Amino acid sequence: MSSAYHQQIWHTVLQIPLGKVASYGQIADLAGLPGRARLVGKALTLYQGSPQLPWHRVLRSDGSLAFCTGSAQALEQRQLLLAEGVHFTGRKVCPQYRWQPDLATLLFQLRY
DNA sequence: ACTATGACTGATT
DNA sequence: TAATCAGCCATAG
Repeated sequence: MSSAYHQQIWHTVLQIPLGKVASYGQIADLAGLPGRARLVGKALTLYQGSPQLPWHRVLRSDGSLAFCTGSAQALEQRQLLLAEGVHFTGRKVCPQYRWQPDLATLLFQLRY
């Protein structure tokens, strides 16, 4: 297994509801790792290919995908999101689909 | 210990 | 809208 950081990130990404998206920085914050958005990307790289992890619901803070437009990864991510009903405006997802976690729910789900 | 490298961000220009 | 910059920090060599 990897470091505890990756476990935290994994767990947090799992909380993103279907049809919603979150940014790398947002995941980092919720995972208790403020300012470490890049670490989230790193963690997702390690777990890429894992069907249990909704990696496609994670994107940049401005709503754009982290991959080069036209790349296989970008196309796949876009397709997965469209399949969940997440719509795009150009290369960005519509802001209405951003995950806005309820604090109480989070505290309940993240308790140990 | 040092350098380079990211699936990043926010502010500035 | 787009480019630049400075922070960010775990990892790898």
